[in-house]
Amino acid sequence: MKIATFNINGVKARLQTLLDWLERDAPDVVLLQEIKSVDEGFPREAVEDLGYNVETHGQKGFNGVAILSKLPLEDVTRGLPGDESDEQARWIEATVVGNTHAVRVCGLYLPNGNPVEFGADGKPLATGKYGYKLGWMQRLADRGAELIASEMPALMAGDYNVIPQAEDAARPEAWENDALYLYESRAAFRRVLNLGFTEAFRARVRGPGHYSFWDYQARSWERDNGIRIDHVLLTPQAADLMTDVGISRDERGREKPSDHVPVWVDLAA
DNA sequence: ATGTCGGTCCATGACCGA
Repeated sequence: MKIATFNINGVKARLQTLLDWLERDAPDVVLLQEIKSVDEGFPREAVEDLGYNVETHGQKGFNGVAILSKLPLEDVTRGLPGDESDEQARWIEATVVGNTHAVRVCGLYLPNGNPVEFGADGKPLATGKYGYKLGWMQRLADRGAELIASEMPALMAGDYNVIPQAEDAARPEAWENDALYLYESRAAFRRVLNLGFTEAFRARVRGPGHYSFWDYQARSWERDNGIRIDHVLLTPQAADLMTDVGISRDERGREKPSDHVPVWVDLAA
Protein backbone atom coordinates (compact mmCIF):
# COMPACT_ATOMS: atom_id res chain seq x y z
CA MET A 1 0.00 0.00 0.00
CA LYS A 2 1.74 3.11 -1.27
CA ILE A 3 0.60 6.21 0.64
CA ALA A 4 1.73 9.69 -0.44
CA THR A 5 1.27 13.17 0.99
CA PHE A 6 1.30 16.11 -1.40
CA ASN A 7 0.70 19.82 -0.86
CA ILE A 8 -0.56 20.70 -4.34
CA ASN A 9 -1.03 24.46 -3.81
CA GLY A 10 -4.45 24.75 -5.46
CA VAL A 11 -6.20 21.70 -6.91
CA LYS A 12 -7.86 23.57 -9.76
CA ALA A 13 -4.69 25.33 -10.93
CA ARG A 14 -2.76 22.06 -10.46
CA LEU A 15 -5.26 19.55 -11.87
CA GLN A 16 -3.24 18.41 -14.91
CA THR A 17 -0.08 18.20 -12.76
CA LEU A 18 -2.01 16.09 -10.24
CA LEU A 19 -3.54 13.78 -12.85
CA ASP A 20 -0.20 13.26 -14.62
CA TRP A 21 1.47 12.39 -11.32
CA LEU A 22 -1.35 10.01 -10.27
CA GLU A 23 -1.11 8.16 -13.59
CA ARG A 24 2.67 7.96 -13.50
CA ASP A 25 3.13 7.14 -9.82
CA ALA A 26 -0.12 5.25 -9.13
CA PRO A 27 -0.15 5.70 -5.33
CA ASP A 28 -2.90 3.74 -3.58
CA VAL A 29 -3.67 6.57 -1.15
CA VAL A 30 -2.99 10.31 -1.42
CA LEU A 31 -3.29 12.90 1.33
CA LEU A 32 -3.64 16.30 -0.32
CA GLN A 33 -3.14 19.69 1.31
CA GLU A 34 -3.91 23.23 0.20
CA ILE A 35 -6.63 22.25 -2.24
CA LYS A 36 -7.81 25.89 -1.89
CA SER A 37 -11.31 24.83 -2.88
CA VAL A 38 -14.69 24.19 -1.37
CA ASP A 39 -15.93 20.59 -1.55
CA GLU A 40 -18.23 21.36 -4.50
CA GLY A 41 -15.34 22.88 -6.45
CA PHE A 42 -13.04 19.87 -6.18
CA PRO A 43 -12.48 18.23 -9.62
CA ARG A 44 -13.88 14.99 -8.29
CA GLU A 45 -14.82 13.29 -11.56
CA ALA A 46 -11.37 13.66 -13.15
CA VAL A 47 -9.79 11.98 -10.12
CA GLU A 48 -12.50 9.33 -9.83
CA ASP A 49 -11.92 8.46 -13.50
CA LEU A 50 -8.41 7.33 -12.51
CA GLY A 51 -9.92 4.89 -10.03
CA TYR A 52 -9.83 6.88 -6.81
CA ASN A 53 -12.40 7.35 -4.10
CA VAL A 54 -12.44 11.03 -3.10
CA GLU A 55 -13.10 12.55 0.33
CA THR A 56 -12.63 16.29 0.78
CA HIS A 57 -12.60 18.80 3.61
CA GLY A 58 -12.54 22.07 1.71
CA GLN A 59 -12.59 25.77 2.47
CA LYS A 60 -13.05 28.82 0.29
CA GLY A 61 -9.78 30.28 -0.94
CA PHE A 62 -7.32 28.85 1.55
CA ASN A 63 -6.27 25.60 3.20
CA GLY A 64 -8.38 22.53 2.47
CA VAL A 65 -7.36 18.85 2.61
CA ALA A 66 -8.50 15.68 0.86
CA ILE A 67 -7.96 11.94 0.72
CA LEU A 68 -7.80 10.02 -2.56
CA SER A 69 -7.79 6.22 -2.37
CA LYS A 70 -7.96 3.29 -4.77
CA LEU A 71 -8.87 1.17 -1.76
CA PRO A 72 -12.12 1.50 0.20
CA LEU A 73 -12.32 4.32 2.78
CA GLU A 74 -14.32 3.98 5.98
CA ASP A 75 -15.14 6.17 8.98
CA VAL A 76 -14.12 9.49 7.44
CA THR A 77 -13.89 12.39 9.91
CA ARG A 78 -13.11 16.04 9.25
CA GLY A 79 -11.44 18.63 11.47
CA LEU A 80 -8.81 18.27 14.20
CA PRO A 81 -10.56 17.70 17.54
CA GLY A 82 -10.02 19.98 20.50
CA ASP A 83 -11.36 23.38 19.43
CA GLU A 84 -14.91 23.73 18.20
CA SER A 85 -14.26 27.35 17.24
CA ASP A 86 -11.49 26.43 14.75
CA GLU A 87 -13.00 26.85 11.29
CA GLN A 88 -9.85 26.23 9.23
CA ALA A 89 -9.93 23.07 7.09
CA ARG A 90 -6.61 21.42 7.96
CA TRP A 91 -7.37 17.86 9.03
CA ILE A 92 -9.10 14.79 7.58
CA GLU A 93 -8.85 11.15 8.53
CA ALA A 94 -10.14 7.82 7.30
CA THR A 95 -9.55 4.11 7.58
CA VAL A 96 -8.08 2.50 4.46
CA VAL A 97 -9.02 -1.14 4.06
CA GLY A 98 -5.98 -2.96 2.68
CA ASN A 99 -5.55 -6.61 1.76
CA THR A 100 -4.01 -7.59 5.09
CA HIS A 101 -4.51 -4.58 7.38
CA ALA A 102 -6.77 -1.61 7.96
CA VAL A 103 -4.72 1.57 8.30
CA ARG A 104 -5.97 4.79 9.90
CA VAL A 105 -4.62 7.69 7.80
CA CYS A 106 -4.69 11.32 8.93
CA GLY A 107 -3.95 14.08 6.44
CA LEU A 108 -2.89 17.42 7.90
CA TYR A 109 -1.97 20.94 6.89
CA LEU A 110 -0.29 22.41 9.95
CA PRO A 111 -0.53 26.21 10.29
CA ASN A 112 2.44 28.15 8.91
CA GLY A 113 2.61 30.44 11.96
CA ASN A 114 4.18 33.49 10.33
CA PRO A 115 4.52 36.32 11.03
CA VAL A 116 5.85 35.80 14.56
CA GLU A 117 5.61 38.59 17.13
CA PHE A 118 8.61 38.98 19.44
CA GLY A 119 8.63 40.40 22.96
CA ALA A 120 10.98 43.08 24.30
CA ASP A 121 13.28 40.27 25.47
CA GLY A 122 13.56 39.05 21.88
CA LYS A 123 11.65 35.85 22.57
CA PRO A 124 8.76 34.79 20.32
CA LEU A 125 5.27 35.41 21.73
CA ALA A 126 2.60 32.71 21.56
CA THR A 127 0.16 35.18 20.03
CA GLY A 128 -1.57 35.66 16.70
CA LYS A 129 -0.71 33.21 13.95
CA TYR A 130 2.18 31.71 15.90
CA GLY A 131 -0.05 31.13 18.90
CA TYR A 132 -2.57 29.42 16.63
CA LYS A 133 0.21 27.17 15.28
CA LEU A 134 1.42 26.14 18.75
CA GLY A 135 -2.13 25.54 19.98
CA TRP A 136 -2.86 23.44 16.90
CA MET A 137 0.27 21.38 17.57
CA GLN A 138 -0.92 20.64 21.11
CA ARG A 139 -4.21 19.35 19.67
CA LEU A 140 -2.16 17.31 17.17
CA ALA A 141 -0.26 15.77 20.09
CA ASP A 142 -3.55 14.95 21.83
CA ARG A 143 -4.90 13.18 18.73
CA GLY A 144 -1.52 11.49 18.22
CA ALA A 145 -1.64 10.11 21.76
CA GLU A 146 -5.02 8.55 20.99
CA LEU A 147 -3.64 6.90 17.85
CA ILE A 148 -0.68 5.50 19.77
CA ALA A 149 -3.04 4.19 22.46
CA SER A 150 -5.19 2.49 19.82
CA GLU A 151 -2.26 0.17 19.00
CA MET A 152 -3.42 0.17 15.37
CA PRO A 153 -1.42 0.79 12.20
CA ALA A 154 -1.93 4.53 11.75
CA LEU A 155 -0.12 7.52 10.32
CA MET A 156 -0.30 11.30 10.41
CA ALA A 157 1.08 12.79 7.21
CA GLY A 158 1.09 16.15 5.54
CA ASP A 159 2.60 19.60 5.38
CA TYR A 160 3.84 20.05 8.96
CA ASN A 161 5.38 23.47 8.29
CA VAL A 162 8.20 22.43 10.63
CA ILE A 163 11.89 22.07 9.74
CA PRO A 164 12.87 19.44 12.32
CA GLN A 165 16.67 19.90 12.27
CA ALA A 166 19.31 22.17 10.73
CA GLU A 167 20.17 19.47 8.19
CA ASP A 168 16.61 19.76 6.87
CA ALA A 169 17.30 23.22 5.38
CA ALA A 170 19.83 24.18 2.73
CA ARG A 171 20.35 27.49 4.57
CA PRO A 172 19.22 27.00 8.19
CA GLU A 173 20.58 30.42 9.16
CA ALA A 174 17.94 32.02 6.93
CA TRP A 175 15.14 30.43 9.02
CA GLU A 176 16.31 31.32 12.52
CA ASN A 177 13.40 33.68 13.32
CA ASP A 178 10.84 31.89 11.18
CA ALA A 179 7.86 30.01 12.62
CA LEU A 180 8.93 26.90 10.67
CA TYR A 181 12.21 26.63 12.57
CA LEU A 182 11.82 28.43 15.90
CA TYR A 183 12.74 26.30 18.90
CA GLU A 184 9.14 26.08 20.15
CA SER A 185 7.96 24.70 16.78
CA ARG A 186 10.68 22.07 16.67
CA ALA A 187 10.11 21.17 20.32
CA ALA A 188 6.39 20.70 19.71
CA PHE A 189 7.15 18.48 16.70
CA ARG A 190 9.55 16.42 18.82
CA ARG A 191 6.93 16.08 21.57
CA VAL A 192 4.66 14.44 18.98
CA LEU A 193 7.45 12.09 17.88
CA ASN A 194 8.19 11.25 21.50
CA LEU A 195 4.69 9.86 21.94
CA GLY A 196 6.05 6.88 20.02
CA PHE A 197 5.85 7.90 16.35
CA THR A 198 8.48 7.03 13.77
CA GLU A 199 9.29 9.77 11.27
CA ALA A 200 9.31 7.61 8.15
CA PHE A 201 11.93 9.40 6.08
CA ARG A 202 14.51 9.75 8.84
CA ALA A 203 14.05 6.10 9.78
CA ARG A 204 15.73 5.28 6.47
CA VAL A 205 17.79 8.24 5.27
CA ARG A 206 20.31 10.36 7.14
CA GLY A 207 22.24 13.49 6.23
CA PRO A 208 21.56 16.83 4.56
CA GLY A 209 20.26 17.64 1.09
CA HIS A 210 16.78 16.09 1.32
CA TYR A 211 13.99 18.62 0.82
CA SER A 212 10.26 18.62 0.09
CA PHE A 213 9.67 22.35 -0.57
CA TRP A 214 11.41 24.96 -2.69
CA ASP A 215 9.98 28.50 -2.75
CA TYR A 216 8.80 29.88 -6.09
CA GLN A 217 10.87 32.99 -5.39
CA ALA A 218 14.55 33.78 -5.83
CA ARG A 219 15.29 30.76 -8.06
CA SER A 220 15.13 28.49 -5.01
CA TRP A 221 14.71 25.30 -7.07
CA GLU A 222 17.55 26.14 -9.43
CA ARG A 223 19.80 26.80 -6.43
CA ASP A 224 18.46 23.78 -4.51
CA ASN A 225 17.58 26.14 -1.67
CA GLY A 226 14.99 23.83 -0.13
CA ILE A 227 13.56 22.74 3.21
CA ARG A 228 12.06 19.45 4.43
CA ILE A 229 8.68 20.22 5.97
CA ASP A 230 6.41 17.44 4.65
CA HIS A 231 6.50 14.43 6.95
CA VAL A 232 4.94 11.01 7.53
CA LEU A 233 4.65 9.92 11.17
CA LEU A 234 3.93 6.24 11.81
CA THR A 235 2.60 4.48 14.89
CA PRO A 236 4.73 1.48 15.92
CA GLN A 237 2.26 -0.89 14.27
CA ALA A 238 2.51 1.07 11.00
CA ALA A 239 6.31 1.40 11.24
CA ASP A 240 6.51 -2.39 11.46
CA LEU A 241 4.77 -2.56 8.07
CA MET A 242 6.98 0.01 6.29
CA THR A 243 8.98 -1.44 3.41
CA ASP A 244 10.10 1.76 1.65
CA VAL A 245 9.99 5.57 1.84
CA GLY A 246 10.96 8.42 -0.45
CA ILE A 247 10.63 12.01 -1.59
CA SER A 248 9.57 12.50 -5.22
CA ARG A 249 12.00 15.36 -5.79
CA ASP A 250 11.76 15.23 -9.59
CA GLU A 251 8.17 16.49 -9.50
CA ARG A 252 9.50 19.97 -8.64
CA GLY A 253 11.21 20.20 -12.03
CA ARG A 254 8.12 19.43 -14.12
CA GLU A 255 5.68 21.76 -15.89
CA LYS A 256 3.60 23.95 -13.59
CA PRO A 257 4.83 22.36 -10.38
CA SER A 258 3.59 22.88 -6.84
CA ASP A 259 6.20 24.40 -4.55
CA HIS A 260 6.03 21.10 -2.59
CA VAL A 261 6.73 17.56 -3.84
CA PRO A 262 5.13 14.25 -2.76
CA VAL A 263 6.55 12.29 0.16
CA TRP A 264 5.53 8.62 0.27
CA VAL A 265 5.75 5.39 2.22
CA ASP A 266 5.09 1.81 1.19
CA LEU A 267 3.38 -0.37 3.79
CA ALA A 268 2.98 -4.14 3.64
CA ALA A 269 -0.74 -3.80 4.21
C1' DA B 1 15.40 42.33 -5.96
C1' DT B 2 8.87 43.80 -2.20
C1' DG B 3 12.03 38.26 -6.23
C1' DT B 4 6.47 34.11 -7.29
C1' DC B 5 2.49 31.88 -7.23
C1' DG B 6 -2.88 30.89 -6.40
C1' DG B 7 -7.00 32.67 -4.70
C1' DT B 8 -10.66 36.37 -3.98
C1' DC B 9 -13.38 40.18 -5.65
C1' DC B 10 -18.71 45.27 -6.79
C1' DA B 11 -11.76 42.70 -10.96
C1' DT B 12 -9.27 43.94 -15.53
C1' DG B 13 -5.23 44.90 -10.85
C1' DA B 14 -5.10 45.26 -5.58
C1' DC B 15 -4.86 42.44 -1.50
C1' DC B 16 -3.75 38.21 1.20
C1' DG B 17 -1.39 34.00 2.45
C1' DA B 18 2.43 31.30 1.78
